Amino acid sequence: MKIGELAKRSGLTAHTLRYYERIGLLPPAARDVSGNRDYDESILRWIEFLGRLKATDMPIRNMLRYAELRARGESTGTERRELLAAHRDGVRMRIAELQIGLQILDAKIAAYG
Amino acid sequence: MKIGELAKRSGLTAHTLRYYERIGLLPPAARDVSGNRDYDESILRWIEFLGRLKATDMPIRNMLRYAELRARGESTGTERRELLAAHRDGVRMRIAELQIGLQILDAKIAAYG
DNA sequence: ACTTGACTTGGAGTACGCTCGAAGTTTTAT
DNA sequence: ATAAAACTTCGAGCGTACTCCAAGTCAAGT
Repeated sequence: MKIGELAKRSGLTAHTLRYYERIGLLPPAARDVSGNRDYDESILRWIEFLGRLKATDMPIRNMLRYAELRARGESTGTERRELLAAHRDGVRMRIAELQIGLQILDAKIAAYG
Repeated sequence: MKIGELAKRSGLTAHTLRYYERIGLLPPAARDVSGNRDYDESILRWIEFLGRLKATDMPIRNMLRYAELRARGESTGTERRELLAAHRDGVRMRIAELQIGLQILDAKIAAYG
């Protein structure tokens, strides 16, 4: 799969895919005979997971830490779990904060009505 | 109250308070005899509300729209309510998205354990 | 054969929301 | 009286996460 197709299937642009590779979020892509990036299906699962981390506001530098641990192999499991657990706790707090905001908005909107 | 005290009491820096005034989020401050900003207590409630909008990820340009409507007076009530209602809907969707992310994180973390 | 489109790299530019520095004046405390 | 702290404006700089352009190569379709 070339970068254009991966772009379509992943929902990212080719620009962004190259950017992610450049900064280390994606592993260096294999190349075909003419030097174009040639992706394996499996990259889609990784991109999807990155998308989840992003959707929950994990900053790129932390995704990068996770990506590096992942690249280092099995032995980094504990660290990875800890990283995700810390992130999860942050997400929980963020949800709580948004719920408070929601209540205040509801009250304010009601006051206008 | 001068800007330093307002900074302390609002949790924003003096720099940020001036920045907010510059872009129109805060009304032009009254000045004392020597030209320094002289704030009224009431500004704190407005800043707090702005903080809530910010905490729920409203972009500054929308806060600005709200601030402008507010400055135009009573007749803009309906528009303001609509703006807040649209924002509230966005917050609801964001919470839902984060909750999905949370489930996925929980599953992933469990898989590490 | 030729046009169109996809790909390559490197680097510059963008949007958001601050954040800070410079240079100068005024206020406050000792 | 003097030194330190707080205020002023204007404009530049920063961190994050892209986003895009230039200039060139390569591939596929008619």
